[in-house]
Amino acid sequence: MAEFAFTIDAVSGGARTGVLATPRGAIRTPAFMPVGTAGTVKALTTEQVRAAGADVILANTYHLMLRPGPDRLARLGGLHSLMRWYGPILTDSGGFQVMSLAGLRRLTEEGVEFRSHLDGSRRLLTPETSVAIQAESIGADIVMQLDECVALPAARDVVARAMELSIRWARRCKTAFGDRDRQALFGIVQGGLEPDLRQASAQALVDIGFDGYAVGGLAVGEGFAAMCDTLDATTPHLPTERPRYLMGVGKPLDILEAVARGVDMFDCVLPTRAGRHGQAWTWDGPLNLRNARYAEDLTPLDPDSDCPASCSYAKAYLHHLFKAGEHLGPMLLSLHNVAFYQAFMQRLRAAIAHGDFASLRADLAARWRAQARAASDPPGSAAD
RNA sequence: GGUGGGGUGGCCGAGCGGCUAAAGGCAGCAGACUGUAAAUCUGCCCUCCUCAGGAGUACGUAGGUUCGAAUCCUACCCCCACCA
Repeated sequence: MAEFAFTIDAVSGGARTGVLATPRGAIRTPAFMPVGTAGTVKALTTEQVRAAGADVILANTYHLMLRPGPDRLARLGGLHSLMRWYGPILTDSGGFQVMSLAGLRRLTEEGVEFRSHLDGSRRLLTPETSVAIQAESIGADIVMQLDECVALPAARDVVARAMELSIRWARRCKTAFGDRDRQALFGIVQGGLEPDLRQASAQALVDIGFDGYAVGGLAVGEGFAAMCDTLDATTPHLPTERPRYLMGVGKPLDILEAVARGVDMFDCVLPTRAGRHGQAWTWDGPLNLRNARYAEDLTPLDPDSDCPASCSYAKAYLHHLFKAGEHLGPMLLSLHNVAFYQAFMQRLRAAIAHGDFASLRADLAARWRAQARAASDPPGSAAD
């Protein structure tokens, strides 16, 4: 645990910037973790992920448990050397799949029984097995507790039951994890949009004691304003001196507002998934490179970036690649998006460090909110 | 020249008297994607209008049969295959 010292270098309002030290390297916070569910940040080489500026990536217990399987993964020496990523890896516990694979699982006090989405076979994931797979087979640096993630909107009693189960599982994860110097264990706050449940969840986890605290169960259908409100009701109950991780978030605007509320770590499939689907995130908001308007646009996505996908390839070329169904399109846009997210986080860190966070926040929020509003207006209402 | 097959919306291609503005695919135009069952999914896609509705044109061309035709008949124009 001493290896996971969290140093806060500067604070600006609720936002803070610092470093989470790990045995495999420093994580500069606020941090964005590209998602590498199945042991790959989709469409990117490990070298590209590193070059894009990522300090840490996320991998997934459920998917790696199915393939290549925990025993084989252990024999192969764990995920780091296998995928040649020697920085820290955080693994999700399978809790998200409780929600996303709701039709394929049965929940009991003991754990979650999944019917594999690959072959239908039954797989039991308990707090104990989840921790073992994460810590031993995958060799994750940051292990997440098993939790129950609930889709919103949901009735209060549903959310409350999931939160209470998650706390009991948190205790079992903590016990199973034991004492480890070179790996950390994070608890996950649940409680839907109910401030009192969020507070109770946070308090219970703090009483158990974790190396970091995640906020789960957000960005699951509640909307931007409700997410912000829930963060307002949650982060104040988490220890200042431990890293705070908002799971699964999000769009740059979501991250911006969460950072303002004291969140230190993020992960999201959006940069890679959207990239594969033709959407580029930029300082001006999202662009759909499949749109005809880019067919003859010879400008790059971001001339000021040092990422080749961002600064040297013309939008017209990216447009063509997507139209032609060429693999390079998703590859380049995934790279651009991951690099953009990292550049965005770097800018947040610098602004917090220099005391400019408030003005950066106002600037970006105004820009992206206006952009989001324009996008939601009926076509033709905004003159180009 | 003969025989047979065929000409359907940008393209391919179903349909073979009414339920057809015409299946499906492709192309095209947009949208969505938040701890990845997603290189995926969803709309729109003849024209016009007071667009969850209405009107007008449409299935090679010109006629005809019929209450009603992309679907049946006649002629013509093209295309393909085989035979001369």
